Amino acid sequence: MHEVIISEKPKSAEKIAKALSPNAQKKKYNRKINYWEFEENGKKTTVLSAVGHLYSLTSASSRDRLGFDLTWVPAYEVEKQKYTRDYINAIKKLSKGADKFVHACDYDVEGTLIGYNALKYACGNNAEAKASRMKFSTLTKKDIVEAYNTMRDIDIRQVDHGIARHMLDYYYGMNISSALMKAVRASSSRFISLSAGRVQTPTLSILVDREKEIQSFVPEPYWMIKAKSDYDIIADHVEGKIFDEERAKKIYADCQGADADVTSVKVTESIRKPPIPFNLGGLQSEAHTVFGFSPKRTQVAAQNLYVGGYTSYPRTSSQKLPESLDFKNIFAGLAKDPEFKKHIFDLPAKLKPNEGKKTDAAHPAIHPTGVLPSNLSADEAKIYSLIVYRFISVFSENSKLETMKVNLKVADEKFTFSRKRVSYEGWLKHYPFKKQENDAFPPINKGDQLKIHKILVEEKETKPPARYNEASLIKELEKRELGTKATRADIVAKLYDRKYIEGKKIEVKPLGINIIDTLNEYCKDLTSEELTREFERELEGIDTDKYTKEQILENGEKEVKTILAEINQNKKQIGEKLYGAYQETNVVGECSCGGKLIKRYSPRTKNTFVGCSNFPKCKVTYSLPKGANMLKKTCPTCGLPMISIKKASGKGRDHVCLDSNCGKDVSRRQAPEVVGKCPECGKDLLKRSGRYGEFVGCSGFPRCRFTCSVDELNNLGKDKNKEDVKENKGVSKKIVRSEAK
DNA sequence: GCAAGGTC
Repeated sequence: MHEVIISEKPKSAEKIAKALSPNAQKKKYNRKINYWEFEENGKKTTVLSAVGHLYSLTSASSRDRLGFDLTWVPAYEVEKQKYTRDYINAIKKLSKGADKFVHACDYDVEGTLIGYNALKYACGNNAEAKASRMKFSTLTKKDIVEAYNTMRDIDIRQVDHGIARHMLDYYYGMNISSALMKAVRASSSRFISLSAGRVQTPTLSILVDREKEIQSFVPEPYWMIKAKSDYDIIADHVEGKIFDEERAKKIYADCQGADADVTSVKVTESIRKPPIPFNLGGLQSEAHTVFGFSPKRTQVAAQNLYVGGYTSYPRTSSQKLPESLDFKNIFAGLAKDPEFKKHIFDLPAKLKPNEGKKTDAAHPAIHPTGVLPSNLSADEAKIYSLIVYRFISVFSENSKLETMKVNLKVADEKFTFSRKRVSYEGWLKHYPFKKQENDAFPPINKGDQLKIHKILVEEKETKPPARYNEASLIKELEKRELGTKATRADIVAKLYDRKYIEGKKIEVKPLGINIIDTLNEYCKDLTSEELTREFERELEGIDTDKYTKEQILENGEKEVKTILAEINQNKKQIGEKLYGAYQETNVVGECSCGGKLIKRYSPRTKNTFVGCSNFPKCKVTYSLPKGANMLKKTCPTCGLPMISIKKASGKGRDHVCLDSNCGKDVSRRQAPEVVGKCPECGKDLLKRSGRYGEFVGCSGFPRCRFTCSVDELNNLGKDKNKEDVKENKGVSKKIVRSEAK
């Protein structure tokens, strides 16, 4: 008897095996892939694992221009990451000849499909039809054993739900993205990478809405009145923003020369509970605040820490730390580090974490394992310390904050100010990432008189709503239930990649606005959250037998085809607008011919350069050295935009004119001086002027890449010096390339 | 090349 259990990821395979038998042995397939095996009462059990989805959808035939005829293929055939190949091979090989199959992936829609596909395509022989299903909500021994003893059939409706979700996303995403790109090609015969999808498009739409709010915002002037006194006191007038200028003037005039009466002094103490444990969103948000990390960057570091065994599974939404984690043991491990020990020493005897509300069926909140890491990258080290100190502080005492609130009266006008200071550190002592309030409390009492040194009137303007940053956007997506905890960071990164958005404080670029405008016109559902909601409703209908998978897919295909037909009918217009917006995104300045200077990429030379929108009429081009950034300021000599480039010394950056010949005698540029013959190809050698000074290059460039310095010219042909010249080539080549245009 | 969803 041979039983094969398939889990969703390697870590769960280990937990399942260990829960089911104390004799479970860790083994390796092909020296790479871990699996577990044990034998009891003549039955051999092999616990294998997938690594998430092992199979991906792809369009069945390349002739099927529209992607509706989809099949499952091994993920490594269509995705960049290839590690799924080894896992598929391991499952294929090790499940051969098994009598019994157990589906032990996470009990949710995606998990059910992951296991189903692994059984169907890697195990074969209808394993998916014969398999039993374990149902557990945590990977504790108790849950696993119970799930194993009460196995059931695979719920085929759940499988269909998953398949339909994947297919609908493909129908809408792939086909509409492709239609947009085809529209650009039809109108401009250019290729630009465009995309739309059930999650990314509503996400972009949220940003566009905010962008439009900001752009249409009309600032309103208001005045703030403040009174300056001793002890660095700056008290605000109680009316706050004063929109009536006359009123502001009157207060100002009335307060002139008057002193302040202290009408009340109140000191209160408030309790600040410790922070709550991190789930993925919480960690991403804190790492953004503390280190300025993008959510994606945090996720990569957290994943590495998890794979290394130093912290727990990162893709969790839980803010809870169940007691079964054995806190004492974790702290004992952490205490081996002397820095951590100082903080652990101080913990209360009874360990009770302050928890948040959110839960997760499969995983607890992110926490250290107690295994101390070594050789962490800088990012990993930062994220690790964040996780450890947060973990410690979650168990610590409350901290206390004292607030002093003082009311003043200056010639019948009321002013107020407050000061805050931490009166008891508590958990703050263990969490170095939070700034502690430390204001000095001025020694004043009710009834005192304070000298007013000056009344300040500040004229200000109301501000538009704040821009999202990556962390606040991810929070918004969480709130609206768009995407999943595992994919949100990727979705946002994608919007940057497509050049729809830019900046840490996210600005939507013209291309992003145009994509949303276009989609609003042709498939409004895609830009709103409505599509996600509609999918949810329909797919849940599969679970309850209200709909079949086929009905839903037929419906989806019809809808997408209608949208595609409309886009196709208007593709010239759509393409023109999109391409126009795309170009606008890359406008860096104005050309002397009146055209626009546009940053472009040449696939032939693999260089980025700046060219004129009136090309081919205007042939002006400027090369951009590798790593150059366009700056907002313009050159004081010629008015072209300036760029920032690496200093010739390699350290720091220089700000220079886009035109490397700016301010120089340009005649030589038009007719370079012939200074000899190329020792490598025999063509003329030309004296050229580059960003770092004069040099000699071959007229056969780019086929011949010979270069040397002007000084080296005299030694050419003399064999003994040849090596010197060669050694310098690497350096000079770079310069030549930047001059190639 | 285009999605979104798992995961190392």
